[in-house]
Amino acid sequence: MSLPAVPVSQSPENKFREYLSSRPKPQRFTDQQRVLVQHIFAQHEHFDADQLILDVHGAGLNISRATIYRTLSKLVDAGLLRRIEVGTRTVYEHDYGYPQHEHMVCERCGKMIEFQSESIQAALQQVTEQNQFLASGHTLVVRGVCAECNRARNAKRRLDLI
Amino acid sequence: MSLPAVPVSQSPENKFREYLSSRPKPQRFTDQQRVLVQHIFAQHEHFDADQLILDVHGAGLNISRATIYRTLSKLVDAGLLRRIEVGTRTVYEHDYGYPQHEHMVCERCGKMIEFQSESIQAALQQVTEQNQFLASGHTLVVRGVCAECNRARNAKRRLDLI
DNA sequence: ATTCTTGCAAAGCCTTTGCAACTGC
DNA sequence: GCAGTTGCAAAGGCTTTGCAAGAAT
Repeated sequence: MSLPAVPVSQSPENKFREYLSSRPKPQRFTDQQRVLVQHIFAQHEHFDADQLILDVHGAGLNISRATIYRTLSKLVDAGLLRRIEVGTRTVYEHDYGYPQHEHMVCERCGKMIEFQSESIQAALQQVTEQNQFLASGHTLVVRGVCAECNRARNAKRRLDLI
Repeated sequence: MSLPAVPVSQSPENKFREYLSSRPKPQRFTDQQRVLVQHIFAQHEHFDADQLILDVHGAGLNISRATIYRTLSKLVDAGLLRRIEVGTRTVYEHDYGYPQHEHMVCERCGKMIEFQSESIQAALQQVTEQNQFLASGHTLVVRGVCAECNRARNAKRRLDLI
């Protein structure tokens, strides 16, 4: 990820633990969940369920698809992950210890570029207020082609002309 | 829909016809497609594939799911419809003759409120330029609770206290 | 002990597709 | 008549779920 992290007082694992135990019906913290939290917060940028499954299986661990889906949902509820829809793909990103931001997605290479914009925040603030709309969050995804892919395309075009 | 329409010189049907016949491999304009275009541009706000199917079947017409999905894709390619992902739902909205805008979605009643914002446009313009990102479009969905649902909630809360 | 979680396989949901019959051009 | 379209039913992705066995508190 590319934005500066926000300082947080607890490890993701502890934050998750706390969330689980503070539920009306306390939930349990299992080995599988620990492994998943470690994998997710050690390495990943944006990832989807399948990538996480591959990653975990690649590391020799065996955690079932079902458990991964179930744990991802809990992590979202716990505020540790954010789920975003990018085109038709569902990807996850760190929420805990990471500031609110927007996305640009390259349609060629799939890269996601994050950015923050005060004026967008302000504009949203103003519009929701005006409409007495109680906002709980938003998703902004800009589609297009990133600088590198653009250069590559232009280079290729030049070659094609020879 | 709530924003003023933009004046257009052709009917959606004609614009679609034109699109179809101008393809490298010219495509055909069929009865089913005509019916769908009429239904879509006569009445709908935001709708998903299933709602359109129900609507069309409700009107006594019989058009298969497959054809509806295929036609929706063509309409998107033709620039008549825009496809947007709202949470996990895929909905369509008029693109032709309708200005660029953003969305607020009420998580209680499902209502979509549209709005335009110059400062958001400007901010996006600036950020993409800065990153040499060639933007082709964007999706901005604000989640939350609309004014009415909020009022309803507050009213209920007051009642609960009695 | 009790209650929640896991893994499996099955089911769900939405969307796409292969194919034979059909139809616009 | 040729090439593209339709409808059907089947297949595809991805995600969720019922259930019996296993684990956390």
